Amino acid sequence: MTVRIEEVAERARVAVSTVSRALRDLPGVSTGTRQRIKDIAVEMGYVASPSAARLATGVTGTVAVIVPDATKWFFGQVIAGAGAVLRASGRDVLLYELGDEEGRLRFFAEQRLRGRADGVLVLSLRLTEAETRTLRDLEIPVVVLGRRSEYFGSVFVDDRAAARTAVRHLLNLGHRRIGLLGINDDAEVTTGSLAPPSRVAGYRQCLMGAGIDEVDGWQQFDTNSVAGGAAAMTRMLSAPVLPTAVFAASDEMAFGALGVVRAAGMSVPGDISIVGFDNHDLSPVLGLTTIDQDVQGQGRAAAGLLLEALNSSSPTRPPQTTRTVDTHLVLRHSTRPPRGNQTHFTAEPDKEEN
Amino acid sequence: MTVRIEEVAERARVAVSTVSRALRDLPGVSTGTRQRIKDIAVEMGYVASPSAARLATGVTGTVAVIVPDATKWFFGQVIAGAGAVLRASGRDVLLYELGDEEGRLRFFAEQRLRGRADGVLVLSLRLTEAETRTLRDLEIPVVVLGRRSEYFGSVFVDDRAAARTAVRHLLNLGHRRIGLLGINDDAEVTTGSLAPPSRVAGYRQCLMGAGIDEVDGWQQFDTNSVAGGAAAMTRMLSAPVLPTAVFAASDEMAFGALGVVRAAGMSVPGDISIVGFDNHDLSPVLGLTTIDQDVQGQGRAAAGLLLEALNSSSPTRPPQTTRTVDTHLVLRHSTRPPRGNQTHFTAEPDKEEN
DNA sequence: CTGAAAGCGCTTACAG
DNA sequence: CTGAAAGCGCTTACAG
Repeated sequence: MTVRIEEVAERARVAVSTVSRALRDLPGVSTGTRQRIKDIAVEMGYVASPSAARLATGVTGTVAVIVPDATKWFFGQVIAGAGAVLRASGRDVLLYELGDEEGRLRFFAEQRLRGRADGVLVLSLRLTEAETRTLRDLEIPVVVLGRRSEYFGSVFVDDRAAARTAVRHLLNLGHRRIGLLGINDDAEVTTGSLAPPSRVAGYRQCLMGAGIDEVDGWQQFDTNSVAGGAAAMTRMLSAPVLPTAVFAASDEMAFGALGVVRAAGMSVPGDISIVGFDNHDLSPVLGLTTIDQDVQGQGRAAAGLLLEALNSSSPTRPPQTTRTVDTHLVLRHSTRPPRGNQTHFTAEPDKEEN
Repeated sequence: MTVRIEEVAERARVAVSTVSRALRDLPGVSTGTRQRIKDIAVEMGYVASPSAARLATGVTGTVAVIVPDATKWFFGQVIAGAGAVLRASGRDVLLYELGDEEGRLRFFAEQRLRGRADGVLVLSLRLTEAETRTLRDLEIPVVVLGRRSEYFGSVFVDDRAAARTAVRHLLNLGHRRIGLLGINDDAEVTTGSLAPPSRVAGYRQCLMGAGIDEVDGWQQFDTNSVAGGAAAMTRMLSAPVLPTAVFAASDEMAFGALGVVRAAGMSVPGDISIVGFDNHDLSPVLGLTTIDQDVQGQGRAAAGLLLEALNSSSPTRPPQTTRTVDTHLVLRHSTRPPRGNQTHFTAEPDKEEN
């Protein structure tokens, strides 16, 4: 069996309370005794029982990370970013992958977090009223990533502004027929992934600002995935008139769109320009022009916010702080002025060609 | 504060032991009493304290998953696959991301797992002697994914046979000048990612079987990443004679190679055929011919093995079972017979063209 | 600086 | 079927 604090105490000829204090570097132990106890502890291979310590103190040293689906690039990045910060603080991370709608319901119904974590990081979930209440009732700090929250701390990106930047880039290249590959809320709400309607709003706002009317067939929505992007782009290709450029609400959708356009015998950016959103690891390989949104940085920021709340003396009221992460356009080779239109160019129009 | 079992007992006018038994569906409680207690418990919102239960029983209901880096596609898949199975069994998953070499050392040094998990899943780590001992000393079931283990349960793929399949595909197309993009062990040992030398062995074995001599510049090793694949391919492109086909030990390396070949003005598969290994989510988009190795399935299998050990009555001796997952070649558009060589073809040589 | 003892909230023999 | 009590292994006032 494993060695208990009592055995260490016996061997060191002190009380267990002294061992406890010595090992945790609490004041009130003479330097000599402390060192002797430490030596004996490592010699005996003593490690305090987490369960017992938790029961006695009420703190778990654990942070729960709730994520819809660990296979998505976005969540992997966040988990890594947040995990690094959490680990550095000596905390454990408990990973809850919600999976499907049923898993999500069960998770919130059974109050799985109760007594298992000191804080919660919620990734890209659009929380229902009931879910929000469940989390609040935990009375531990909660930080939400991906959207502003009125109840919890939150870390997010200005999706609308970023989308405007992407679309304005297309406008500046001379495009007037610009399609949208949006994330389908209805489909995603099941897995709980957060669909940023703000990106759609940014797109619309930007077009409106340029005096361009929206065209129905040019706005296609689907799941946030390669397959979803491919499906949406396929539909768009059967519109009465084709757009000359497309803004995809995620890089994965953009990847799917790229594949479909090429499969249709057209070229990107020759026939259709595509700009994505994420700056996925593979975007450089595919030459995708996109919006970078430092996802790992978002994860780190969220974890930082949570640690602040955890370390602050305020017992249960977490500081509902908000933190914004910057975005920027990354130019690669999937965008170019539309055929026969160089209105906005004074120099070589084709310098972006690849 | 949160409600304790004692309060439920008072309210139900029974002893706490009865509440405990009733709520956990243990025998020895009359149906009426049990139901009454359950009703009262939900009404009061009672949830047993995990810390107290763990201390009393010694079981944590938690499985630790050790992973080098959560941002890698491979690990995301495994986490999801294993997580689904673990969750279905009602267990929590504690995620330990090792990060760099230092993190890895610290993790094993501080015995982080002691008392925190009932079982461990180790993903793609080449464990040192000392690490193996640390894990064994935990005296809980351990399952290793990615390589056969003599101490623990393990789930893996026949890398050598799979590599042979990939290379034979190239040979069958008529290629004789076949390069290798291998994973660099030295670089990866730091993050602990497992480099499968068996894939290299399969490549060599297959060439040898075909009576083809190895050419030095055609075997390039680098980190298992897009960047690594790009770097390795770049070096290969400066060999005295170019290969007509390349086997990449991972899809991510293949992606990097694809980018480099195209950036050099050559075409895939026109000038160089490429076959990868993984069947990454994005491989269909890039049209990469590759070896599928059902990574989620591997994760599920590993979790299954662990659960068997956890549920088996054998107290500490885990069944050191082994489970193999099948692989198969997935044909897409990155491979084709070499220019001017249709030796092995009787029908249309270019049917694979895209 | 050090120790004895209560307490954290469960579970599990043991009696009845 | 039900209850009283010991025990899980720590931490933390409280005395000294």
